Amino acid sequence: MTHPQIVTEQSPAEKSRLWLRYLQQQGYRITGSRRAVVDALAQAERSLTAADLYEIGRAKHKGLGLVSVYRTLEKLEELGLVQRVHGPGGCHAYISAQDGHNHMLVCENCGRVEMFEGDDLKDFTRNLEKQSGFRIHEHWLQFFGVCTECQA
Amino acid sequence: MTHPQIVTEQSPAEKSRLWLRYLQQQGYRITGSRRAVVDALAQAERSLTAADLYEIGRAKHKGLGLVSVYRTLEKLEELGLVQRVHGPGGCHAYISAQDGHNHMLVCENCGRVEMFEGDDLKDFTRNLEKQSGFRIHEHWLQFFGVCTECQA
DNA sequence: CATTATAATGAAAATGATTTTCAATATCAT
DNA sequence: ATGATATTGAAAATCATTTTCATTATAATG
Ligand SMILES: [Mn+2]
Ligand SMILES: [Mn+2]
Ligand SMILES: [Zn+2]
Ligand SMILES: [Zn+2]
Repeated sequence: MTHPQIVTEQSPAEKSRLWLRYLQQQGYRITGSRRAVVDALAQAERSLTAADLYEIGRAKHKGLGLVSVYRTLEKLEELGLVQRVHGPGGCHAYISAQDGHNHMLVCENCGRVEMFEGDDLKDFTRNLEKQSGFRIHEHWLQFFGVCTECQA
Repeated sequence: MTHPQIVTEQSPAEKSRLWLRYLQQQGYRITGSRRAVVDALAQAERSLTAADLYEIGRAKHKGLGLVSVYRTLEKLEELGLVQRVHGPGGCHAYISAQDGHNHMLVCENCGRVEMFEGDDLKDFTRNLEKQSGFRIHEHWLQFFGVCTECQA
């Protein structure tokens, strides 16, 4: 448990392209509204709410409706491309998901998110199962603090 | 990181009494509505939403209003007597809080919560701070699974 | 115990976020 | 280009939570 590894990202452009292709492969159509929401999420380094995305997306796609933001988020979440960020300050923001299991370090001030892995909770989980009788399926490990930019 | 310790609770009756006294000490009055909500929370071994508490509380205090449930939850949370339970299934349920820092093991099926401590994330946190540049204030470690009763 | 100041109450209205409905439009396979 | 239909945004509906407000209950005081 002493070796966190911060996960690095693809470029936003790459990410947008892959997501849109994936949406299409799943039988969804590529539209201006979806492109606007996908682009905003792919470029974001901080978590965004539906309202945030509405505002940002409107810059690219003039007529974007808030409804489409919700509908796009729903699909992206289903496909595992974005995930909700839960925290003491709220649970309604989304960020691009990583492949596989990993965890978040969240800035309490600006919402910036770093993903990391490298926790090693196998033994701890096994012991907790033994002590509690629970069958454990999943865990969350999250850290909250203030990012470098917000410290300045 | 291999020694979780499940935290044991006071009796529900004891808990109710202490909470009500504490409310009074803080200048709040003890009323039927508050007693109903406090009793329900103190007896619960699973997390409860405002709607749950409204239903349960109504059994004790016929005229209980949903508004008072919300108002009581607000105060209990302020005083650190209850805390919100966040999980993949939702973030609007409350459970009695423990003194000091600890973590939750949540049943995905019935909402039962066990508290534990004994994680040791000091080194991990320090390393994560070094790698990320964040100043870390807080962490969440939660496990989700199925409790013994729900396995049967 | 009776009086009293006021904290707390519940009903109803207001709010705010999300979802549903629906007629019009855009996408994409042909 | 055409046509089937998935997607759209506006408006309405829904749902949880909060606010308002006139009434009631609490607890301190005499
Ligand atoms: Mn992990
Ligand atoms: Mn801890
Ligand atoms: Zn920040
Ligand atoms: Zn259970």
